[in-house]
Amino acid sequence: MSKYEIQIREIVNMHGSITVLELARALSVSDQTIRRVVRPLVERGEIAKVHGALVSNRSPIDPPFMSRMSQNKAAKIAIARSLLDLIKDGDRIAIDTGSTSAFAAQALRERRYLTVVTNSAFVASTLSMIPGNNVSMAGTQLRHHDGASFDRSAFEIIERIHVDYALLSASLVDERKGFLVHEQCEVDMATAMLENSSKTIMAVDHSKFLPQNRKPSLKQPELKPGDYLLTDKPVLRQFQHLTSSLDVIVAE
Amino acid sequence: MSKYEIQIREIVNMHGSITVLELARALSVSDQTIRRVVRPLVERGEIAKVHGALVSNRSPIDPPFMSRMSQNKAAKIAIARSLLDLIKDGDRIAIDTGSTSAFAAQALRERRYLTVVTNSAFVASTLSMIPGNNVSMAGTQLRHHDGASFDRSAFEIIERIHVDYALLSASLVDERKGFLVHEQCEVDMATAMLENSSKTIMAVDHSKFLPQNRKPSLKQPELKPGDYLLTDKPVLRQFQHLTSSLDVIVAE
DNA sequence: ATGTTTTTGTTGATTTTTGTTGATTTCAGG
DNA sequence: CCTGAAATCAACAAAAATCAACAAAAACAT
Repeated sequence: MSKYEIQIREIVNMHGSITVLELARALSVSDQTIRRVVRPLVERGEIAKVHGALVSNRSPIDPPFMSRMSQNKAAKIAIARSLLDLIKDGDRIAIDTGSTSAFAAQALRERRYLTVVTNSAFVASTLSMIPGNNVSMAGTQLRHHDGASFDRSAFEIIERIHVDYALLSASLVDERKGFLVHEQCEVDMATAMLENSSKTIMAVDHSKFLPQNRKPSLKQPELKPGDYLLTDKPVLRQFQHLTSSLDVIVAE
Repeated sequence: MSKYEIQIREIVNMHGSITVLELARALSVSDQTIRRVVRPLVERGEIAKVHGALVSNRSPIDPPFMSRMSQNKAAKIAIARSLLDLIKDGDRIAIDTGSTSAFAAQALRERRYLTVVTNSAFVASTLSMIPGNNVSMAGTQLRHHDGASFDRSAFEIIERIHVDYALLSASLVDERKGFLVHEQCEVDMATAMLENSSKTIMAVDHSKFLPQNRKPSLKQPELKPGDYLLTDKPVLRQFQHLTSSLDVIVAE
């Protein structure tokens, strides 16, 4: 078994079909290496191969949430790990939805005796298994695209539990408008979490500072002075006015 | 046991796959040290190693919390797969907690347009990612040992949603007393699910028919004639009186 | 403080994997 | 059926990863 195997399976399943050369470029290795690694995979029937391309033999279920999980994975993992410097055993924390929060939840499994409240079923499920944690799932009906809830009961529960930290995220950081997301319900949830926490941690990887094709337009609530910004590269000049009152933590 | 062990396991599982050198840099020790620490981990099967990288051995079909307690994995997977013969696209189903249900949820990712209601955060999270599904998480506060909820709101939600099937499980099948579990809240939940479903599916692998060291004592609600019993080996003579009115399905 | 044990880093030999080259095969279109 | 372009394969040299052994450093008990 080669070290590229997992990645190859992932990429092939995600694309449905991809040429050997594209795959080679994606992993920055030669096409010959791809062929070599792929041969046993094909023999075991884990992926199929035709002249010219590799094709996935799996039903195309790729949940969109999972594909977002694998974008900028390294950056998100770095951010998640440096969150551990902030959150200590016994802390109380509210966590929002999103792939960054999903990685954060994974990292927080190292902590014990956390009080967690979240509207993400994934986060709730991940952290509820840890002995000593006290996890509350806010909300009932789950959105299919990320397994999060934004119904009335979700807000009621968030507003009932006061925590030390609110871990929030954003889809895009705009030079002028600040932290943006796509949907109003996400803003509402972020506002509720922010208002019921002592400090807020905004976690955004560096790709959120770059222009995107699908532009969000709704503004996240204003952060308080002394709140944290957690990112993986130094904040560029043109964004610094957004972060001047914040405690900026750069994970490497 | 080395002091790096926990960190290494964490990092490897989080990345899925990582080179020895990257890991060495992350912990700022030499590559040789990593190799040394990793060797026993690999021997114990806690992580896997290939030339060039360490890879997490957690397969995606493994419900995460079952890493140690998933006995009879093969049987549970077989049961989960044969559940697919019963549950069709568009069906409505209530699912209880437990390792069998966790595997069932994994299998049900193949189905679309399911209406799911469950008190298990893991099941909810797994199935909510599938496009077209409508998943409701019943309950707020989650038990740490299995990420399930048994609070009042959990019952309210179960009782509000009527479904085609209730998927239940048990800890032990007793020759005289029938299907048993450890806790009253589990019985209550099973009762609520059973009462709000057209048919009930009781899923128990063959090990549940054998004597156990930690004996449960609480009786699951009576199944209705025509309900299903899903198991992985033919029901022995002495248990057949329990299943005479049921539709027994044996997965192989 | 001293000696012992354990852990860690370094070196060089050995093994495995990777990239390159050129020959061979497959595919699409006339 | 033939032909040219692209894809694949085989083999060898280069690069990277691994291993074993020893010395240095750290942790430990006395």
